[in-house]
Amino acid sequence: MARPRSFDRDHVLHAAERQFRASGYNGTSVDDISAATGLGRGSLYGAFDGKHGVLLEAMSGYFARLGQFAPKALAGPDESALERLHAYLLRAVHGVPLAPDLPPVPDRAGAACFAAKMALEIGASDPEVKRLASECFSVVRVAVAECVRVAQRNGDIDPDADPDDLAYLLLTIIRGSDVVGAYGHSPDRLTSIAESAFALLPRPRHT
Amino acid sequence: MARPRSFDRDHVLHAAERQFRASGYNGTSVDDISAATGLGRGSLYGAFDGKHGVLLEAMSGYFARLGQFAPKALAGPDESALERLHAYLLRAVHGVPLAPDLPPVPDRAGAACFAAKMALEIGASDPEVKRLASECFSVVRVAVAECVRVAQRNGDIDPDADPDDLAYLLLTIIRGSDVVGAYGHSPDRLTSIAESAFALLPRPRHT
DNA sequence: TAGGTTTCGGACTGTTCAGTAAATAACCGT
DNA sequence: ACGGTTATTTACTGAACAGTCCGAAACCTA
Repeated sequence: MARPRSFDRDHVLHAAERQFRASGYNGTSVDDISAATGLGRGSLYGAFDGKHGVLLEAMSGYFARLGQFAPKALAGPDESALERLHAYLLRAVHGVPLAPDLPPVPDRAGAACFAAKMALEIGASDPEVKRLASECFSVVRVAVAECVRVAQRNGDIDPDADPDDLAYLLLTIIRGSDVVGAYGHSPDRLTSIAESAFALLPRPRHT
Repeated sequence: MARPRSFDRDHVLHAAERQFRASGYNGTSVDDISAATGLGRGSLYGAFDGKHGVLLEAMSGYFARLGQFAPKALAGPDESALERLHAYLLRAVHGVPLAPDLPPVPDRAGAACFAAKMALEIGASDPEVKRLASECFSVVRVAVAECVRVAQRNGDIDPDADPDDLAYLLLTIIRGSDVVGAYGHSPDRLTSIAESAFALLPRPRHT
């Protein structure tokens, strides 16, 4: 019996995410969000409880997307586990996939992990952001570790290697490529980094 | 024949760097800098041309420190090149050394690469910051690559490996540890990541 | 079509911001 | 000790900020 909202919640959150990515948290004003989303200030406060609420919900949405994408991309038959790891690594160093209904960002910097970027900027003083970022990292790390275990089971990775250690290392490389790749290095260089990392994975010693 | 300044320029820049690290660029006001450094607003504008000038000079100072430290830590006799690489990697994942005359930051997050942090926050819209960050990365990368070459010459690293590729990969790991390590992971985990990376370095195949 | 409910959008408020300007203080050569 | 020069401090300005509020509009049920 009441007026329904006239905007799509996810669409608004995606637009806000784009804005936060482009200008950082403290660098975007509520007016910027308003302009990017098309919503008035009142609507923003009513639906998301202000700037900080928009950020938290945008990050939650990002986490949800990541939690869907990473395990799916890494799951599959044992035989192709190593190949999936290879493909995931190559894709990840070139940036996280953004929301499908918005135009993709042109440069690598804009495709950096949203959670990492927000955590680095305000995580020190914002426990909720910090926690959300940790969860984003965990979901990737766990999925990678599981894929490593499968590859080990299939004899493609040295069974003596600790899959969790490897997953931490790979996650670190992926996050590092957000920083290194964003400023001054070409996509080819990122590909090269990913290939180097993949080539160094410990293979089983064929006796 | 004029009044000399009553503050130490480097000391002020270090204090400002600490503040920028803690709150980000857009998150620190000129009053924050003023409080952190003890200087009044007028002095800040007279000596550094305002907030942005303070940032640029602080980053330049950081770059200078890094440009001194990294090559020195990685230079030495051929026999111990691999060991130096090992030590540098272990140290780097635990954070960059801060200025010696200021108390060290307690947590890993505060010890993240200053250039990387600023570049991620405002580099997209600030070419000077972007360039300074690139230079910070380059100076480390070049020093690491040189050390890899020396280790290859000494027969400790596979001579077929591309030293520049390896240096890019190691730099990416170091930068990634700024992000991964800062939020939710223990120093032991960082050590473990560094050890894993070091263990995976391509050794010469002993025929 | 009328009433009740919720959303929408812009105007408004008090605060904080970066940057400026002017008055004051410190120094040094003479 | 004095005058010229520079550093320092403080008060000020206009703009931008986050957040609130209220009139108007849109919708559903009846």
